Amino acid sequence: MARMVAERSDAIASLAEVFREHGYEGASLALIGKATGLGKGSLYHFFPNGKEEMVRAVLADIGQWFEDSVYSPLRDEEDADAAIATMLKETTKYFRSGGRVCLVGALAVANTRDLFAQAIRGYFVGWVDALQAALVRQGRDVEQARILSEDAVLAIQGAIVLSRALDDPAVFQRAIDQLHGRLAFDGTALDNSSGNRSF
Amino acid sequence: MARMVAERSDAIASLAEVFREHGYEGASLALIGKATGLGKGSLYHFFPNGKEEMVRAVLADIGQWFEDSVYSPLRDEEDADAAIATMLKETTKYFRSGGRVCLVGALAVANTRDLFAQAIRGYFVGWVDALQAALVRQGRDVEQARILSEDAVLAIQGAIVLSRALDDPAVFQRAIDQLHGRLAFDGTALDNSSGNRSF
DNA sequence: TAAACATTTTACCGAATAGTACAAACTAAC
DNA sequence: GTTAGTTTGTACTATTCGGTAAAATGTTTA
Repeated sequence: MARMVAERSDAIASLAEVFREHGYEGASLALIGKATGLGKGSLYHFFPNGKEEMVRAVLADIGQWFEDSVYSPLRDEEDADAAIATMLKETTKYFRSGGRVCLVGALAVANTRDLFAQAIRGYFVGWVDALQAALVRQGRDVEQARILSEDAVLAIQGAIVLSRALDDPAVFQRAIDQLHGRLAFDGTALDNSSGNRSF
Repeated sequence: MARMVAERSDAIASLAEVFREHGYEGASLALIGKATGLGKGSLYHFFPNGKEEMVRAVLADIGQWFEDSVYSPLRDEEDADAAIATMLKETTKYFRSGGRVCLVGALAVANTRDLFAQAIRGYFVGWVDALQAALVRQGRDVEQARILSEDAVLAIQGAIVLSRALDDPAVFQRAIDQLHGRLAFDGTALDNSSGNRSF
C-alpha cells in the first residue's frame, strides 16, 4: 500500500465544512478541491461516486460523532439529568451557538432530501430515541417522553434557523436554557398519570 | 402593453414554489422557465436583475401575506387568544403540516443568507414582535412574552425540519398542538414559576 | 532493485449555467 | 390602419459544472 498520509478520512472534516457552508449543489468541485487541498483526481480516487459519496461519508462521520458524544450517553449514562446536560452542552459547542449550520437539517429541507433520506432520518431518529430513553429513565411517562424529546430536537433545529436569521447567538443560547428547564426532571411528571395505562 | 395576462405578479406564485423546492442555486433558469411558463426574454423583462430580483419579489410577497394573515391579527386583534389560534391554524395550512418548506428559513441556513439578510431578518422580527405583542396583551410579563414568542417561532421552523426529516406530518402537528398549550393564557403565567429552573 | 499498488497531475469532455442582444410578434390607443 | 409601446422567442455569449481518462509520480512490499 502506498503512503497512507493522505487518507480518505483526512478530507472528511474539510468536506463537512464546505457542504455546511455551501450546501450540496452549492459546493462545486472547485470549492471542494480548494477546501480539501485535493485535485479532482484524488477526490474521485477516494470517492469514486463523486459528491454523493462525499456527502454520505460526511453524514456517516457526523452520525458517529453524535452517537458517541450524545446518543450513547443519553441511552446508557445512569444519571439521566447529567446525560441531558451533556447533550445540551455538546450541542451548543458543536453548533457554535447557532453560528454553525446543521448539515443534516439543511439537507432535510433541500431538494436533495430524497437522496440522503435514510441517513437524515437515522440521524434524527437516533437523537429522538436516545433522548426519550433518558427522559423515561427520569421516571417520565413514555408518551410524554416521546413528545418532549421530539420537542427538544426540533427546538434545537429551529434555534439554529432563528439565531442565524436574526444573526444573534443569544437566541440560540436562550433556547438551550429553556430546554434545560423543560427537560430537567422536576418531579411533577410522576403526578400526571391522566389515565394512561402501561403495557 | 401587450397582453396583460402575463404580469409580473402572475409569476410570483410559481417562482415561490420553484425556489422553495430547489433553493436559490438549485433553481436554474430552465426550471424557472418551466415552472412559470415564461422564456428567458420574459423573465429578464420582468426581473431585469435576474434570479436575485425574483427572490426579492417572492420574499416581499411572502412577507405581505404573513403581515396580512398572521402579524396584523397578532398585533391588532382584541382577542389575543383568538389571534394566536389563527396564527397556528394559518401557519399549519401554509406549511402544509411540514410538507412545505419555509423558503425564508431555508435561505437563512443557506450560503446565500447574506444576500437576503435584511428580508430574512424582517420576516422573523415581524413574527416574533407581533406574537410578543399578543402575549403581552394576554397579561404576560414583557420579558417572558419575548422568550415565549421566540420559542414559538423557532419551534415552527424546527417542526418543519424534523417532520420533513422523519417524513411524518404528525410531528409537525404535535408541535403545533404543544404550542397551542404553551401559548394559551392559563393564568399561571402571572405566578412566574414556570420555565426557569436553576441549574 | 523490481514489481505492485496507491496517489496525483493534467488535459479533456459534453452538458448546463446565468445572462445578453435583438428582432419578431403582439396589443392598445389614436 | 397606423403607430407606439410591451412582451416574447431565438440565438448567442463566456463560464462553470460534474465527471472521465490516463499518464506520471510516489510508496510499500518482496
